[in-house]
Amino acid sequence: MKHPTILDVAEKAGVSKSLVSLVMRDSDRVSAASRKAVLEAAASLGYRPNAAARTMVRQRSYVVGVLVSNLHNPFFADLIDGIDVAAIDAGYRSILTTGNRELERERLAVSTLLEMRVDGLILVSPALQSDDAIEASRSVPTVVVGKTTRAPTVDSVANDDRLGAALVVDHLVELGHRRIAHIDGGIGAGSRPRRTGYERSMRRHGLENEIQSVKGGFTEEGGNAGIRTLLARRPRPTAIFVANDLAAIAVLEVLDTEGLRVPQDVSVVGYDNTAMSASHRLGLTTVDQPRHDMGRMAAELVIARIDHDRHTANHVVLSPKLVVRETTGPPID
Amino acid sequence: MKHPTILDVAEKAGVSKSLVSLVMRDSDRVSAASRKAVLEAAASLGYRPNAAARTMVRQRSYVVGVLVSNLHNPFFADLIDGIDVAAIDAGYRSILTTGNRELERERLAVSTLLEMRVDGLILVSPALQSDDAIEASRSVPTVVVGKTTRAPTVDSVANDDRLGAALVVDHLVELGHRRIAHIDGGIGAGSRPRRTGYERSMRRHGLENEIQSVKGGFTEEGGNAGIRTLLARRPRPTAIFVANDLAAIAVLEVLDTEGLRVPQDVSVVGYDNTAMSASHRLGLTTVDQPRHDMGRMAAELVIARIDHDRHTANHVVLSPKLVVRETTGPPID
DNA sequence: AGAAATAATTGGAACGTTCCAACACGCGAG
DNA sequence: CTCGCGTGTTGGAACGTTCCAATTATTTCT
Repeated sequence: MKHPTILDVAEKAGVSKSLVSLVMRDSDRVSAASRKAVLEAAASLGYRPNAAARTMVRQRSYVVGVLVSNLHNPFFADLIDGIDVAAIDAGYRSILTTGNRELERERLAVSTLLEMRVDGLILVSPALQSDDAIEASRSVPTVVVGKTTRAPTVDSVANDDRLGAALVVDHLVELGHRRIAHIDGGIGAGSRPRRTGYERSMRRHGLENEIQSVKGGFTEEGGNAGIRTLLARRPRPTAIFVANDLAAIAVLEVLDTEGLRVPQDVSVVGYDNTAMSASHRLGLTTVDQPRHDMGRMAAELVIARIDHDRHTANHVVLSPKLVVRETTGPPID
Repeated sequence: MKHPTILDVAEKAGVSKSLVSLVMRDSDRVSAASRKAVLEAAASLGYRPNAAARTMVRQRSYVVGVLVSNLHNPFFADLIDGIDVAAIDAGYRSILTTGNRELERERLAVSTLLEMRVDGLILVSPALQSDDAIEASRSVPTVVVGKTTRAPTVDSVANDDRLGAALVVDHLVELGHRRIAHIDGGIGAGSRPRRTGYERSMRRHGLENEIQSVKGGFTEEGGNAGIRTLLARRPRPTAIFVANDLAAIAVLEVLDTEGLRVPQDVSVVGYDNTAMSASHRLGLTTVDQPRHDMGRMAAELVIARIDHDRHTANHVVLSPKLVVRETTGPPID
């Protein structure tokens, strides 16, 4: 249970600690014989380098820390995978912490990462305010994913929510809809631009009088609340653009219980293209974000900042794509 | 960008490094005046303790490391939350790594944690063989979640899959089914006991001749493959017990496309009670595992082993509960 | 063969903390 | 006035690595 050290290995192999260190980092200036001896000794003792000690002397951990706001949203899995892959490619490792959407726990999670001296920090759709991100960025390169920020010390990666919203409105208008409502994402990351994108696009189509944004949220409850509000109104909208898939699915359920057919009576669109939305039973029309790429970009940005310390902020905006499925169709008036 | 150390704080506050250390760990034997001076100095410098250095000298990191096999399955979110909460309660922190179901990456992820000198290791439904778990448990207390293991050095937390399967069969038999088939989980954690639980239970009901287990998997593809096999057979089963919800949902879709009504033509049952299965549109009958508790238990086990090193293995088995929804009903023969 | 160059190996210092034994100070008791 | 005691405070050693300059062993060249 007690971890062997480099000195134990050195003794067993009959060489100096320095040589063991050299072998561990596989330097090319050790003789084949010594290398073999060291490797054997290490294996027989079950030696594992101590990252804490290494971090101390190198003043670098070669770890990027990732804070994930919400593991429940399947949206993040691919994103994290993208981060992980890019990190490994660049010779880094990634570790995650989560705050389960609670502010204090998120703060604690960031502290944990910072105290461990991660070389870079990636905040994935944090509930944390951007002040906290800026604060963190003073001690380590930081990038925020899913939220744009104007801070000059923090990079960001996000999809173009305004464009995504426009794609949705264009699609619905093309089908012949005019009374297109929006259930927003509340305070969550990306909610604002999706709403303004919707409103702007409606105006562009000359539908400023049909604009109807109601309060929702990025959760099932949010979708629920939003659709209840809308169903109470007359005339009813013929199409609804919901802030994300999770909420959109809740909307579909309510419509179902209320006996409204989709898309004949109402068309519904989500956002995120989660695996669920692709399900044949749901067939939700939605907007796809390049999740994996977003993760990869985030890791690359943070690592670039670590490796050659850049001092201007980088804000990457990726383009979303509309995915048309069965929940949208022409209105029947 | 350069991290201030305890010495910087000491100098600024006009005291010794030892005193700063005392304040940081808030000892009660420092005068109010010194405490204030130190705290102010620390705040103004933006000092953060260096966990690597602390870990070195204390020979303890107060961190438990968690390997998550698959972030895509929403099942794990609550589990991880349970771990995190319990860890914090006990004065520890938790960090995650993931291997995205790939063996080599899982191994790397475990190495990362071990090198960081986590005090305990939790493997959540790992793809890794139990050899790897045993290997890890030689250097640090280890618990496996979602899989039972017979290794004496590794603790485990799992639900009683056999019982869960029995509940399903009992329910279906009570509804009047006899031709009950099973699509298994392939090589995944928990697959075996669910299958044997099903078979045993069928025998208990005198239905040994109706036993039909086909190969599947814990994924959508698995469910797909399984149901295709079953649909080709005659007479068709009137009820199908699928290894988990993810696969069960895929099964529902295929049945839908094939024009078979659920539950009139076929009843379907899943396992896990993921949020998706509760959805009104799906209404999947399934088996609930106490996810949050399982996470909490796992953390408590590992921390108990750290704090007073126990040397007998602990295997916790929690009871699952049947959740009846709309995908099961009496057979119509 | 001897010098020079190259290859392989080495010990000590440093990284930022905690722990421990020792010290300084003031105060009440003898 | 000295002793002992409790309360705050202190410096040095230690943790397990990497880095560097120094040392030794080996090869190459003339």
